[in-house]
Amino acid sequence: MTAPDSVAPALVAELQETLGDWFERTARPLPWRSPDRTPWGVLVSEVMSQQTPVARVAPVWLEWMERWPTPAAFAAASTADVLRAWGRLGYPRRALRLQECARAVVERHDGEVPEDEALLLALPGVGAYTAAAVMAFAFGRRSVVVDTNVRRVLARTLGGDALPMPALTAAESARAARVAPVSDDDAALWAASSMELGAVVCTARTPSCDSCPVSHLCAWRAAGYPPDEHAGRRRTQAWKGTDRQARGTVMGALRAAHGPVARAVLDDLWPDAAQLGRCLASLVEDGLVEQCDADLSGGPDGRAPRRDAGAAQVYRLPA
DNA sequence: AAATCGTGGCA
DNA sequence: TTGCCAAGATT
Repeated sequence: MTAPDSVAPALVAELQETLGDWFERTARPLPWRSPDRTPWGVLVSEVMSQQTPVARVAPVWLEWMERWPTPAAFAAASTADVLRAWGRLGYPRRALRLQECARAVVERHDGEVPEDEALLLALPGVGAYTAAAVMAFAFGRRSVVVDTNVRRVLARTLGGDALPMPALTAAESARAARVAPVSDDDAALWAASSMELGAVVCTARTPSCDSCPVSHLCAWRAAGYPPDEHAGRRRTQAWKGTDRQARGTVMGALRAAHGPVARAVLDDLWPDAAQLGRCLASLVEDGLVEQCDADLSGGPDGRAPRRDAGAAQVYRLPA
């Protein structure tokens, strides 16, 4: 158990006030920040933004909320429609979980997003970050929001480090909890403003320290911008030839097809047949893909579609 | 608890 | 050009 770092309360208070003022002056007009936002809209925006840049999320979110304004409306959508609307946001399992989440909200909470962090956490696809974010941004309630932006801002301003560790540590969580304001309003504003700073100014690659409202308070700057201590320990995401790329290729083809796609077509898109087969199986297992029979009618007598070894394998987005 | 899961923009 | 990284969750 490591000793908690000591940060002067006056410094923290000045950080909070300066960033809060800065946020209220300069916050980006993201659509889910509009005054007529709903808790469900906020939740949707948070799930879409998990590991996806908000600039890419915004247009999808607008179309999404117009089409499915409430949990009940979204709960009734077909999986294929959901996955096509999700488009190229990435990690399509999030779209599936979001629909499970909507159905859980309908069943457990009468169609209303609960104003309770533990109940939010219990929803599919909602983890510690998203539950805290919904509490703060949808309800204006106190929570400890720790995303990649907040982690970086705290690591620099308070820790004097270039970047946080690859994975969230207990010490970081403790620090974040310690600096979160007590009142609902102040905590919600702190969450929004510390995230915004990390997203817009205190960025990972080339931070804009010249235009940073709290550069005069920043420990990393005061220390002369020491380089990342654990540089090189960050594993780079492999991509080419991976299952992820194969799965993405399949999903892209099925989204574009608006109908069943034969295995032979997919074989043309991916050179390794064995890998493709494994990925198709995993996609079916995940509920992202459905295997159907080449003869969609199932025959004039309504008999069950055949799926014997010799039949052509055909895939589509789940109905 | 380390691995897995998409996609695209940018330096 | 290519590695880095983006409002994480799940198992």
